[in-house]
Amino acid sequence: MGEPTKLKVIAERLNLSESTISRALNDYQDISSQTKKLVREAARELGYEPNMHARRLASGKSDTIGYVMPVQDEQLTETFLGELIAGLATSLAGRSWDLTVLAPNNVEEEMEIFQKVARTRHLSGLVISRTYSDDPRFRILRELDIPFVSHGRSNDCADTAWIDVDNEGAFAEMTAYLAGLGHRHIAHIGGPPVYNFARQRAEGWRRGLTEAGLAAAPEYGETTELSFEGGRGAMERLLKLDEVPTAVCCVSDVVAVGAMQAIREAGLHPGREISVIGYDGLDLGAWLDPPLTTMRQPLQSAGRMLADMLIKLVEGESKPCDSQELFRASLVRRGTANPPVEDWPGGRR
Amino acid sequence: MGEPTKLKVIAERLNLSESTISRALNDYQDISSQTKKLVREAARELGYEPNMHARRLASGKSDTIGYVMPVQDEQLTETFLGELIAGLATSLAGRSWDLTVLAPNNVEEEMEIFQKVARTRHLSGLVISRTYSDDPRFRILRELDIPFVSHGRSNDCADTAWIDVDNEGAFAEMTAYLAGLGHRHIAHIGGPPVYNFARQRAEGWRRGLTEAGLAAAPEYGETTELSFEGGRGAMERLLKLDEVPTAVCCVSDVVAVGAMQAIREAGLHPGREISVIGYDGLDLGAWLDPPLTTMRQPLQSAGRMLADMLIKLVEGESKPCDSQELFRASLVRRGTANPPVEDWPGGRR
DNA sequence: ATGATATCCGAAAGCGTTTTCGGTTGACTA
DNA sequence: TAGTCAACCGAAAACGCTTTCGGATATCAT
Repeated sequence: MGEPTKLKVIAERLNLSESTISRALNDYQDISSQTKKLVREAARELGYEPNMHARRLASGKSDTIGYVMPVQDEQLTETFLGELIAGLATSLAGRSWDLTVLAPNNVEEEMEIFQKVARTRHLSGLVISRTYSDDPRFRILRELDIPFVSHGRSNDCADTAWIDVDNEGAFAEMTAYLAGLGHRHIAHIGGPPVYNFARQRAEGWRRGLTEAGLAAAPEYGETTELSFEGGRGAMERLLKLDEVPTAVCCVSDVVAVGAMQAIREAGLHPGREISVIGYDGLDLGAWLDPPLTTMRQPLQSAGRMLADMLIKLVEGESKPCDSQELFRASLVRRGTANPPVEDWPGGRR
Repeated sequence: MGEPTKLKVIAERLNLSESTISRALNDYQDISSQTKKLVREAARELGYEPNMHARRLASGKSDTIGYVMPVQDEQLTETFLGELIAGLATSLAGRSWDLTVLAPNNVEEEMEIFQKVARTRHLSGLVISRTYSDDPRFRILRELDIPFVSHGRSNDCADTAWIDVDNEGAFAEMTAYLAGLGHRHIAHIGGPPVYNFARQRAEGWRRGLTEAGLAAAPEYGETTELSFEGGRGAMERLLKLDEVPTAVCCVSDVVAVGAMQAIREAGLHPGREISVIGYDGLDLGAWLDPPLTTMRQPLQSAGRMLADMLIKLVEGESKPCDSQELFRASLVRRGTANPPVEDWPGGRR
């Protein structure tokens, strides 16, 4: 192996100057195509790899973006994290950019990271996820003039770059689907409204009800944390209502699985007396008995798209407000959404 | 914001030289504690942050490690990825090291990465995971003299650094537990033996049988891919045997869930006629009905430990062969492992 | 032949640190 | 009082690349 070859040795071998080599490899206009070819060949033969640190110091660019993991929300076991990170990394690698992962344990650490990035510019841009309805990060990153893309919107994202799913549309569709099956008592188990997606999904449910000509009874709008236990607890409350709903839209698959459990514990059957629809399209839903009907959002490509957007932003090829992409989720029909059954013991009148 | 403050401005403000500032901040011995204090204060006031690229160029160190994601194995949805990466990142951040994520899509890309790291040394070390029984990466990384730690062992890891779970011990324990419950026909649904952990777990099952005085019937040793469908298919085969097993040790929770499904589809009940034990300790196992008995390995700390080990290796504070850590998995008793029932329709004689 | 214009390349000044080496100071010993 | 030795700091050379600027050569029209 020995020492890594640097520009100098290529220059000496070809009797050219270092600067010529550098510009040849970087495809400058003022180098003849002939010498470019020569240089490139020599570089390949000698196994030349530029020294990243020297290059970044000299150019002032870092060609690196940071992904801020949602550590604080204790959702590290989410299956989408792996896919997202892999998507980011591969897309970046294609342009020989790097991905570094940041894992702030609390808001203070996150702010320190932002400050540091603003000062040193050792990261050209950031990707953030798990956005809140009122998310101060949008303002701060804008003020610090740090290029960023968010995975999810917020109230304050009109002028920033983001990709997101049409949560409201998805839940409106989900609700319409249930109404189309004949349900007239459709509840919703939502997530903490600090999360923007949770608010949007609740809103979609309301819109779906309205469009179906149904009233949105406030006691049908449950809110809970994003967990199995949360879903179970919320469903238990719904089961105590005078008029038990015949269908439930859940903010996530995990919450839906909890709801299914509560339904079973009440001696009922998910998908028979009470229909359940989840959201996320997790594989695990298909493994249940009955398998969970849900809505799937495109995740595999999200990482790539976030990376592409951010690079364009950093390079100045596009403006934040032009980098906004809304995906649609699609219904995955499995076994837990069926027409309502007429009469069931302990059920409605 | 303006320009980031560099050593020069601190030097001018304190009437000291840049080199003194640098050494003061890096806690060199030949700087008086008095000036050190002065310098540190000034640095704080001016909001000084060292320029990473300059520092790395000058020092020749990169203070960055790379995590090679197991993209090729198409297990990106594994829930452990998020935890592992977060663990790595936080542990590194504590020492102001960086984590960059590599996502090679095939073996060639992985080799290119290794070559590049060997040449440029822009990463001080690597963490690899999903190790194979015969894993060429161990040899190559050793030859290229790249410090690395693996998450999981291989045949060729005697002189390298790794952390792993005692897979064999876990499955021996699991089998002993089932034998202790009275089971005498204990099968195993294993993973592809290219994975070292799969081989170890199968071996543990065999050892457990032997230690319990039971014979390891070859037709009880199923092998399949690490998926729900794989588990279901393997269990279907086991159900066709003349002597259907009364208990099954599964290589993973996901496979176990598949097996449970097959059992149900045969009109039987997991945990009654046929006991099932999984491995991984995934939350989803607890959400099933009945909840899946399983074994849990410590994952939250794995990331931290991998990072700590690798840093010590890079800094030369320890040797690879002294950096080997074996964890124990612990049984999580839930609902699918019970004493065998005496007679069941269509079951054993 | 003269100048004007392109085309291609070299010289050199950075980029912001680290780190070696030597020099200055003062205290302490003989 | 001279010599010795710490203790502390500055000068300067790296680290390997980028990028500006100007200079050389060749080409062309005048």
